Amino acid sequence: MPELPEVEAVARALRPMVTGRRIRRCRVLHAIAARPHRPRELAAKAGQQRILGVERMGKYLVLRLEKGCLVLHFRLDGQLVWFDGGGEFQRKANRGREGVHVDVALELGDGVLGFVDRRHFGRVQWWPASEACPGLSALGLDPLSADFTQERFAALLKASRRPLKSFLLDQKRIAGLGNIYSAESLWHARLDPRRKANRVQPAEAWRLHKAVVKVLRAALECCSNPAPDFRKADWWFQGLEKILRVYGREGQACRRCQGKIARIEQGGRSTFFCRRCQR
DNA sequence: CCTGCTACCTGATGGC
DNA sequence: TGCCATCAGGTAGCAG
Repeated sequence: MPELPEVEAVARALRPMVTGRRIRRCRVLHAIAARPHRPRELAAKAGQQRILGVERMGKYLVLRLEKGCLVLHFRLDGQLVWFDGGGEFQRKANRGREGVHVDVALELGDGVLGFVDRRHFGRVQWWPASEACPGLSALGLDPLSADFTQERFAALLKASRRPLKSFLLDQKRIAGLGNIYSAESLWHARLDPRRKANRVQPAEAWRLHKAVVKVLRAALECCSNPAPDFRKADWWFQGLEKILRVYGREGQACRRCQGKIARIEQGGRSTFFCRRCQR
């Protein structure tokens, strides 16, 4: 599910809903969501704590608490659902096929924030500080921050022999791109995803840098309008298809040159690109 | 250190 | 209709 733009839109929508509120109780309904931590530990550390702030780091969502922080990662399918009060939660949460599958519930007094992931890839963990979380401390540059300069991007490219697609997916270098927006960025930059990062010429590096920023900003704009509505159990981002130029378009005509969009496998995942204009 | 592969889970979809 | 294979917006862990 979510890459940087989706998580950023979630952070912005969630911030006014929970900042300053106290977690009355944290219930771990599916222990796997807390792994490798113990569910009781998560419940104990998160319970009775006030939420001081909400931020995004890479694809992670971080809730700053009075002591430590809650670190959420949605992986492929995770999401948040809001229940108005305990009654609605009782009626809807974990009621079999009809209900909403909730893994972790944060009870906030007049509402319950549910972390939802049927597939159980997503995680909710408590850490004494964000630097203590291995995934967070290893994150590279945030591509929407001022730190993401052409110079630093060029230096990262030069230091890697990996194919561009794998390079862009590596969260230790640039944090936040996933399978969709890496493919989209390469399309906009007219670069073949199989090219080695350190063989990219300066003008091409410049194009890719611009493309990454442009793609993420456009997606964030789309994800923010309309803003996520956690109150609907099946809310999801609308209209993303219309901003996608290449992802998921195998066999269709390239929107730039009419070439046929190809799908290949890289690192066990699908990459979509145009063999004709991406070189 | 760097890179590439697999496991981890569940559900939806499409072909036979 | 059922059954099987394939695919899904991610990352940790491990081997070479």
